[in-house]
Amino acid sequence: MIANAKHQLSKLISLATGEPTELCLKTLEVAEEGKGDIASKISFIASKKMKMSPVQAAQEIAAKLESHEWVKKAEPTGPYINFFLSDSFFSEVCTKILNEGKAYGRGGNNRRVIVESPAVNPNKPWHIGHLRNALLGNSVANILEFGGDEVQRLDYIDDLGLQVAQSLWGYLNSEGKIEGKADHWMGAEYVKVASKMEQDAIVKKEAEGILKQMESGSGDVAEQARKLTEECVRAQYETASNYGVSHDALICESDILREVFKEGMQKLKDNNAVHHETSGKNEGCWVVKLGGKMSGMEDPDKILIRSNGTATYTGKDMVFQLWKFGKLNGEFNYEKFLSNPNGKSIYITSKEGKRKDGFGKAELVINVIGVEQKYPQEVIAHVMGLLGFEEEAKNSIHLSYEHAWLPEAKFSGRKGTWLGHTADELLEEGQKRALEKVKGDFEDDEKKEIAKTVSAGAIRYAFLKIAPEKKLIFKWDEVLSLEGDSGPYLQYACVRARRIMEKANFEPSPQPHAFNDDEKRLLKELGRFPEVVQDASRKMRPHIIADYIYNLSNVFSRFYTNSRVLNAETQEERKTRLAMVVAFEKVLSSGLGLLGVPIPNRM
RNA sequence: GGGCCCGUAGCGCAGCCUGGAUAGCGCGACACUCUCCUAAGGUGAAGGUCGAGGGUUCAAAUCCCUCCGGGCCCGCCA
Repeated sequence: MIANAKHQLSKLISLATGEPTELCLKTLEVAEEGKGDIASKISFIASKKMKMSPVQAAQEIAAKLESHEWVKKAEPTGPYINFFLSDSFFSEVCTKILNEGKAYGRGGNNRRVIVESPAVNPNKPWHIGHLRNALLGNSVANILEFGGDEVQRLDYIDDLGLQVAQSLWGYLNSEGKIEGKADHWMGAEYVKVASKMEQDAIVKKEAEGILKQMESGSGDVAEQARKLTEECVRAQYETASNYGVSHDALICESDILREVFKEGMQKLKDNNAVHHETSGKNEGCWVVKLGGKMSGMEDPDKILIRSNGTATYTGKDMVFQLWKFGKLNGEFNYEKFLSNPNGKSIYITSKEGKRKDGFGKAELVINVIGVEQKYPQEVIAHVMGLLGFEEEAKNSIHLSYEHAWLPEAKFSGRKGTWLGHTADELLEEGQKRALEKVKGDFEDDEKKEIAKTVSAGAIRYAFLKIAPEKKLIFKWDEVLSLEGDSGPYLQYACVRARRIMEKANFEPSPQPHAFNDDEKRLLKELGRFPEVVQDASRKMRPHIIADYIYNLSNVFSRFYTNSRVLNAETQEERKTRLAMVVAFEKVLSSGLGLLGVPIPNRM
C-alpha cells in the first residue's frame, strides 16, 4: 500500500519537475518521525537543472505539486519535500488489509524451488548449530512460498558416513540396546567411539569395515545401519516438529548412489566437465579443472572421484544438484516416513518404495550450508555452467550462514562439545523459564503448553533476527530472552490484539475518522508489509521480516497503550480502531508465520 | 600466496545492496507508569571519533583504496 502511495506521489513529482517517474520514485522513502509520512529528496537532483539550491528547489517543486486525494499537504523542509497523507489513504490501507486477510502481502512469484536444509548426520541429536540451519532454511522456504513460489523442502541424509558406522559400532558393542531418545543415545555413542578410534587401531579398522559393508548396500550390517539411521532421523524429526520445522522429502545418500550417481557422472564425462588424471598426485582420480575461474589456488583441481573409485562429498553433491534441476533421467523411490506438524506427509527415498512425482525438477535450488563450504558450492555452480546449464548455474544458490558458537569455541560433533547444548535441551530450558512467567488461572497442562510455545517462539526469533553472516555466540539469556526485542514480545502483542477482537461485540470497519499520530504510524507500518516481504524474499533473509514485525509490534504497543479500542468515545472510533487491531493481527500473524514463531492463545 | 565474512553505545544487534534530515533498537544501569482491552507492556533521561587512515561526492556508517583486529576457506574429510 505504501508502494501505491509512492507510485502516486512519483507521478505528481514527475509532473512538477519534468523528471521521469522512475527517478522520482527512487527519491521517496518513508519519512522519519514527525516529518510527515513520505519524504522525497528529489530536490537534490532537480536543483541542478533548475539552477538553484536544493532548499530553494524544494520550495518551488512543492508549490507546483498538484493535489491528490491521498495527499493532505506537501511541505518543503530544507531540501526535502515532506508529504502528509490524508485520512482517506489511511482508511484505505485498513480496508485493503481487512479485505485481503491472510493473502495480504502475498507475492506473484511462480518458481519451482528446492530448499535443502539442514542435512544433519543421522547419528546425533540436533544441536544449537544445526538448529540455526534448520530454522533459516525453514523460514526462507516459508518466505518464498508466501512470495508465490512452489517450494520443496528437502533434507539430505548422509546415511553412508563414517559417523553412522561409528555409532553402529557402538550399538553392536553394547548389547544393542538404545536407551532414551535415539539421537541422543547415538550421539553419545559416537563421541565415545570416535575417541576410542583415535587410540585403538582395531576399533578404527572395525568401524571402517562396517562402513564398507554399509556401502555395499546389502547384508545384515547394511540393513542394521539403515534401521539405526531411520530411528535416529525419527528422533531428530521429533525435535524438528517441536520447533515447527517441516519437510517434504528426505533424500538419502545411499539412494543417490544407487539411482542417479552413475548417470550423473557419465554426463559430466560426456561433456568433458571432468578429467581422468593419468599422472601426477591426483593419478587415477576424476577431477574438475578450475584453473581459469578460481585462480590463485595452490591446487586448482577438485576431485570428484577418488583413485579407489569412490565418490567425494562434492562429487555426490554435484550429481545431486543435477537431479535437483531435473537434468537426470534416474529417479528415486519414496515411501511415507513421518507426518509434519501440519499433517502433511514426509517422504523418504528407499529401495523398495514407489515412484512419486513432485520432487526435483526445480528452477531455483537453495542449499542452506555453512560458510565454510563456500568453495565446494562454487565448484558445483561452476560445473553446472561447464555443462551448458548457465541459468541453473546462476540459480544454484548457496545460502550460507555463520556458525553458532559456544563462548569458548566452535561446536565439535566428534569431541561432543554439543553435549548439554542440544536443540531439545534448549527448548526445555526455555519452557522452564517461560513457565515461571505464565500467570493467570490456567490448568497445569495448559500452562506447560503455553510455556512450550513461548519457548519455541523465543528461540526461533532469537536465531532468525540475526543476519546469517553474523557469528552467533550462544548465551542462554540472550537466546531465551522473554522481553524486549524477542519472540515472546511479539507473541504478547498478537495475543493482546486477539483478546480485543474476542471481547468486541461489534464489527470492525473503518469509518470516516481523523487518525491520530499513533494510528497513522500503525497503518503506515502495516502498509509496508508487502514491500518488506518482497525484499526478504528477493534477498532470502528472514531477519528482514523479524526487524519489521518487531517494529510493527512496537508501534502497536504504543497504540494499545494510548488508544482505547473497546471503550473509545464514539461508535465510529470503536469500529475504526477495531478494524486496525484486526489488520494488525492479520499482518503480525502472517509475519510470525514466515518466521515460524507459533502464537499461543493466551499467555 | 589467493579468496570470503565480521568490526556501529558496557554487552547483543539493525541500518550498508539502492549515499542525503540530529545514526536506530534491545539487554544492562537510572527515574516514572497497572481502580481502565493482559505491565512478557508503556514513558522519560543517560550512553556512539559507525575499527583506523586516505579517496570519490554538494553530501559517506553506506561507494572505492590501504591498513589493523577477529573468524573461515583453498583436503583422494564431510
